[in-house]
Amino acid sequence: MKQETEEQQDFVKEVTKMSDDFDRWYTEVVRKAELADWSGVRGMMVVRPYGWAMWEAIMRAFDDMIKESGHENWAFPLLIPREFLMKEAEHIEGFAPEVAWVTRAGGGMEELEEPLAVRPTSETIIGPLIKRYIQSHRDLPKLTNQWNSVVRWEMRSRLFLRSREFWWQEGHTFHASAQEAIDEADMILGYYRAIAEEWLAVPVLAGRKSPAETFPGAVHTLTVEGLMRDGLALQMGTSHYFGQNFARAYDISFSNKENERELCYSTSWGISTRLVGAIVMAHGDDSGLIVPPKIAPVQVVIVPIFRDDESQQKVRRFIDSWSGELKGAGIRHRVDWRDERPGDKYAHWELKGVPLRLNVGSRDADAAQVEMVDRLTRKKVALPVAGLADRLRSELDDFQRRLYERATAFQNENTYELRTLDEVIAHFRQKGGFAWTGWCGDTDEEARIKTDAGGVTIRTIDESAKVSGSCLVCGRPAKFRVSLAKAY
RNA sequence: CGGGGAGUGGCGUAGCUCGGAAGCGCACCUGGCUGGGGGCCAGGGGGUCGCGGGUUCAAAUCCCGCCUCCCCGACCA
Repeated sequence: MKQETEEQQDFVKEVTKMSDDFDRWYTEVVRKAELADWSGVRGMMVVRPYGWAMWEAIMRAFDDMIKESGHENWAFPLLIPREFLMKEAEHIEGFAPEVAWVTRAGGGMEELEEPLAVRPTSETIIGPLIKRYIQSHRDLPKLTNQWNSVVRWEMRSRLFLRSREFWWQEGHTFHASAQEAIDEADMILGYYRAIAEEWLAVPVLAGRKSPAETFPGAVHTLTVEGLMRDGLALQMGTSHYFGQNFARAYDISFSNKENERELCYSTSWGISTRLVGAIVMAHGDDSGLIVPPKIAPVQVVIVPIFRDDESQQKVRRFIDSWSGELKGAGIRHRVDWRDERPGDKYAHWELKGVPLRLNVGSRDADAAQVEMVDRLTRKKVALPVAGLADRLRSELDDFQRRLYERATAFQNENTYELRTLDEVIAHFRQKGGFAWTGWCGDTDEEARIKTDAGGVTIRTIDESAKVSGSCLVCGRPAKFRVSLAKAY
């Protein structure tokens, strides 16, 4: 079988090249691969079935993880009374600019005596409600989660990455001790890392946020950050430890074993439909999407090739003879019987990032084989139909691994060690990626980085690292080893 | 929210300066030839020109207001 050359691989012609204009490429891929659209209501998106199916795969994976460790799903109200929202001072200060309010309701559009906030996140409604269910240390920990959407009145939107409504999970947990809550936040961060690396095939930096990037109301925020193919970092999940901040604001307390009243320690954590955008930006190429098999709505697409009714029947019978085996093996596959040319179908499914394609024609039926093409290399390989399901299973596992290795290589190639602010400025003027450096821990120095280096921020503090060297801004001994990047 | 640009069949656009019967490409429908990387021929359907108001005998075109989208900034999962 003929080997494809680099030039011949430029098959999908309807997408702007990534290298020409990444933002444009991203928007075109999201829309043409039928992931999502704008809705006509400013900043509000329509997630289409192909995009939602990816989110569903993420939901299933994460839901299994948290159920396994004893979390339960709840449904809390969409609207939050003003009075509740206002109780945690730092929290409301952080969120006030982006909260949407319901001030009128009913047939006569009567003004409400108490405006209701559309939840931007649910700490302030879950707090006052959950306290009813917490009396004693025996009621703890209370491990809640909800799958919902929230509204944040963003000024500038991008499909999946920043829209005024987005879908996510928000976990909220309440504990009898600080250590237990801290451990919870750590454990969830581990889950997020697993979702990113094992499911989305995106390697991440995991660490703590600097004070400037900490969630409003949190004691500390943990994050996983991935690198997109344009060199910008993307926050892919955050897990917050609140200490007793929210418990104090909402009087969420319990009687301990000594029958003393004590405030709970709490956490919250979330991942969102933004992760679908991460898949696009971390793996995509000039032909469109490349979807990791574990997330892919369609893992294997079968393109039948025929010229008349007779050959169509022949190919159909051939495919029918083994496609049931794929179903039995749990391989998500689809046969594309649309009345289109094979070339159209190839381009269509490449744009949609389906990992494996089987071209099946009359010749293949005669030889009891299929032609397999993978989305990463586009190499064509003939596979016998005997044992096909097992072979595809292992090909998909292999694809998942190769995709992760490719992303890891990209991250490694784009990770640097820098010592001074001048180096940082010079570096980010030319390139993107992650830059490791030392930081003294002062917020003034952190602000200097952002202003002087054009939006470069501290993405993570590596708490496990041995710290040496000096602060990139002031030159005093560094207290933290931090990663810097420009981020979405 | 500031600065810039744009809204014309599903998508991309011409026409607007200088008012006078809405055109093109793709997509779609029908038929035929085709079919292993986007093929060809013939015929056909579809548009309140973003919305509202104004000027005019006459508005896609000129004027006013609004809405939406795109690009650049400050804020963000």
